[in-house]
Amino acid sequence: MSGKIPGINISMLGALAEPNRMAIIELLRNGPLTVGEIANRLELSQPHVSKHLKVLSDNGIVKVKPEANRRYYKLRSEPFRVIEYWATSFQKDMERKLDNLDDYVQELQNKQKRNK
Amino acid sequence: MSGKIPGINISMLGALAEPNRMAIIELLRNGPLTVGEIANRLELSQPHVSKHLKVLSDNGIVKVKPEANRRYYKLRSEPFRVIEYWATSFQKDMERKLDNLDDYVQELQNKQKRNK
DNA sequence: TTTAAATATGCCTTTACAGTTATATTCCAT
DNA sequence: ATGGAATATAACTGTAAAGGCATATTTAAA
Repeated sequence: MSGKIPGINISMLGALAEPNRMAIIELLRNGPLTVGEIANRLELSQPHVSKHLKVLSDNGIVKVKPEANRRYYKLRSEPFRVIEYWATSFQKDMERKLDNLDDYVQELQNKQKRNK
Repeated sequence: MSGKIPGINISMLGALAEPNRMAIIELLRNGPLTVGEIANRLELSQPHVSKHLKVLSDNGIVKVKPEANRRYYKLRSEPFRVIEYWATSFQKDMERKLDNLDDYVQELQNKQKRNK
């Protein structure tokens, strides 16, 4: 129960695949930060940062903790677990293929024969 | 020696963050395929597939094996190792933070005091 | 109860990229 | 040599998303 590992999500990957958002994530690695602090450190405009944070939030990469006037943004761990699992399973599949064949060239040769 | 693990590459993530390209990658999980085979199975036009393969190739996600007329595309394993390492290191950092603090709320309170 | 700070959001412009069509290139078979 | 299959690529179009600017909203402080 609860062992559900959701497949990797394309829009989540897209959320990570943007330089400023990646910079935000790297910043948040050291702990939660407010919008203003992020904007200062990355020298981005406040609305700009807010928008990127919205994308990250919509994709479950960060969560918000309102504290009076400010809003602390913090990384969620689940997306990273999902990504790790995904990448690992790929490598497993690729290793398995290597075990099953002497060489992938051999498979190519088989295909070639079949199509003669 | 040789233990160099290159940092994660944003444009590589971008290459993965597109539905058709992800579909191509999932196809290639079962072994190398030609452009035409990919186009058939995914019901995409040939130029369309060629372009996506170029993006994947430029980002080191696939490699090509010319075989006469055809070109077999195959997954490379390195990108997946890099991604896994990246995701793992993130989780380690996040766990470490949890160890260092009773709760991240406490940290917020500290910050609040500092700014009084 | 004003004032100022922190943040979110809407509108706008520009750029990047997915997807289509047409064509060039390469290789095999006849 | 010629024709056809497989692939790459160039030119083009449409759309989505980044980034900037102005403004609305919320909350603390004076």
